[in-house]
Amino acid sequence: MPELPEVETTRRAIKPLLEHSIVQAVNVRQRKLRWPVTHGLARRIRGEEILKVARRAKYLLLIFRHGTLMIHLGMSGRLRILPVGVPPGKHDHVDLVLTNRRVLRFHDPRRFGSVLWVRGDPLRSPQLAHLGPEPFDEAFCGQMLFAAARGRRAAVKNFIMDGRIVVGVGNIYANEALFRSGILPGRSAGRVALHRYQGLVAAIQEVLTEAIEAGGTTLRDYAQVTGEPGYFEQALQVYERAGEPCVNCNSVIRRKVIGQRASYYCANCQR
DNA sequence: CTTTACGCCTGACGGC
DNA sequence: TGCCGTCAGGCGTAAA
Repeated sequence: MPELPEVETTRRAIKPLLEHSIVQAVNVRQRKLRWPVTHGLARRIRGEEILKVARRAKYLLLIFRHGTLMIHLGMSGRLRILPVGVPPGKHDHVDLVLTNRRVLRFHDPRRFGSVLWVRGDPLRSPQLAHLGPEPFDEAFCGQMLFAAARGRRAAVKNFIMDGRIVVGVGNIYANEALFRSGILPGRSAGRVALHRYQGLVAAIQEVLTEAIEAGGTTLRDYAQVTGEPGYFEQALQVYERAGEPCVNCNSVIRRKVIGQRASYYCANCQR
């Protein structure tokens, strides 16, 4: 499941092969993604150089002179770099053929992802304009989270997964960071003390850093650009570990649905 | 304004 | 063996 570490791992892998290469052709086999693949995409980017491969939140940004291709991996998206001529398989929806004889192939069984062309500044697109800070931005700190949480009754777990508060924290890493910082996921955001938000920020940054270093977490669909899985799954302390013992205190890890999402926690270590 | 529910989509899995 | 219901979940939208 691609969250920020998986998207960042993908960005780092494709960057050296994509930056400064020229798009030779675009093949769209399935237009129906999260948003329809831009009609006339080939016309817009054929012959154009990919100037930069960036990331904002969970969107990969292939920046061209006149606009940006915003790729989102959704729930089951994968990107691979292949030599020209490898026949497409099931769910291989979009290819960008590059003049360096490489193909960037977008594969996404569940089609929650997107390949979206935006003209001009992507940060002003509806997808990115209203997002909160990156988790590694200095603007993201305990003070800021605490201030944003004033008057909020929603669960702290939903609060940190809200992209307007901070981006890139999906279900897996929200559970892990709350465990590491000893906060119950169902606690109201407005009822978490400042010093505990400072600990939570540190825990989010730690868990994301470690996951990026491990190449992400492979649970169901995700794989790195090389096809290799991510190795962070072994480091998960609570996610999908209901019924197993807590790594700290041996209490049984519990599972509870909070805000329609599975949440995992230790009722002894987290308060 | 905040909060909640829902839909998009396929594959895996359990029950019968 | 096969069919069917349920679940997984990012995230935008609509409704409360």
